[in-house]
Amino acid sequence: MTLHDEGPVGADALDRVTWALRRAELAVTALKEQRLRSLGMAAAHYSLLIAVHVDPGLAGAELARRLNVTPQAVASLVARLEGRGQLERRPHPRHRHVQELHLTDAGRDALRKADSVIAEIEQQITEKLDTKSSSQLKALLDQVTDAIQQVQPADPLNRPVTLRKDGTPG
Amino acid sequence: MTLHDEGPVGADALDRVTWALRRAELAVTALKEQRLRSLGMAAAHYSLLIAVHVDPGLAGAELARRLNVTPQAVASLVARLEGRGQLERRPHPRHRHVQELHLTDAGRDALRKADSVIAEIEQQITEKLDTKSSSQLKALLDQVTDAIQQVQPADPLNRPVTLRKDGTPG
DNA sequence: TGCGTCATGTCAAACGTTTGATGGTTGGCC
DNA sequence: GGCCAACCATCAAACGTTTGACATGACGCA
Repeated sequence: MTLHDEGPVGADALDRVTWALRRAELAVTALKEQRLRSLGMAAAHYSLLIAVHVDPGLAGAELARRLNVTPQAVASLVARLEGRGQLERRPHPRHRHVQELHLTDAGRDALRKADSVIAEIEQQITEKLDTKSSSQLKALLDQVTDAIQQVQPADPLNRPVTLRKDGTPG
Repeated sequence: MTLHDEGPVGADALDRVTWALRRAELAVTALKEQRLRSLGMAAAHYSLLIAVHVDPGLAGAELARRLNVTPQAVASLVARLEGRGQLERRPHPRHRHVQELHLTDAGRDALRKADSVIAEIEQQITEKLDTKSSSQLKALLDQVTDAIQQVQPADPLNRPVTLRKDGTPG
């Protein structure tokens, strides 16, 4: 027990590593979103485009797993990106009603611009920390991720955990 | 320029620190949510309760700033927690239509239980990394947060950045 | 060949959040 | 005292996401 009998909860609760992690991620995400905004792209769009770029021909369901969202959310994003002409859905050669996702030229162009913005942010961060600390940070973060995955393997159905109004597990 | 002229985007994009950060935070959050679920509490509820516990008498708007959400979102959460009898709204002594937020005994109890779950997760992580690496990770994360805040001070109105359908900045 | 299972994609509905706008209150300043 | 800006809280509406359910197609096995 690292806990306390006096107060209900130690005041050190906001000094935890997981809080520092959350704060940092929140700050980074906010900055990305802001910078990406001038390009007319949301962070979610960028994530999707780059995932498709790295693995062309990806299916929507697989994409959903990688982005940690539901297939419907992916469908929604895909529809929008397709409407903008940045993404393309092709029939899968083998499985008939599976749809392959591919970037269009416009999509590649938008991705390139967006990525340069993201890369700039990355660089600004690795600049503040020196290169050594930066790679060390990444190594530690990966360790955390691995530790979590080890304790709790990722849900293959990728079902986000929610709750009912009354607080009983849904 | 750290970039490449060949491919639209380097394949090293998923090796960035900010991606490692995101993955780690996602994993931690998912685990928290899952563990908290058996207690009938969502992570957002826990965050709100602990914030009110640390600073009793907090106003909704201030709380919204700290949690990085809109006042309406806070109001929604507060209404639910108040409905469960874990949170209490009192009139502000000075400002009339400002509402002070306070924990009830039931709220303190729920918070205590929830925090032990969170503390356990924290401990599992700091166990995998040794204590030294753990405090080092926290220090690096704080550095990242500071670096971001330095580049882009937090929006005092705390307005999340969004986008219109057509991609033009909203 | 026929059956059962699994995975993908899509639809309708509910939920939570953000957005935009409004009314009410406080405090500073002329 | 009176005016104006800033802040808090709240309402209605729009948006995005999750949930639950369903139909379709592919594969393994008897």
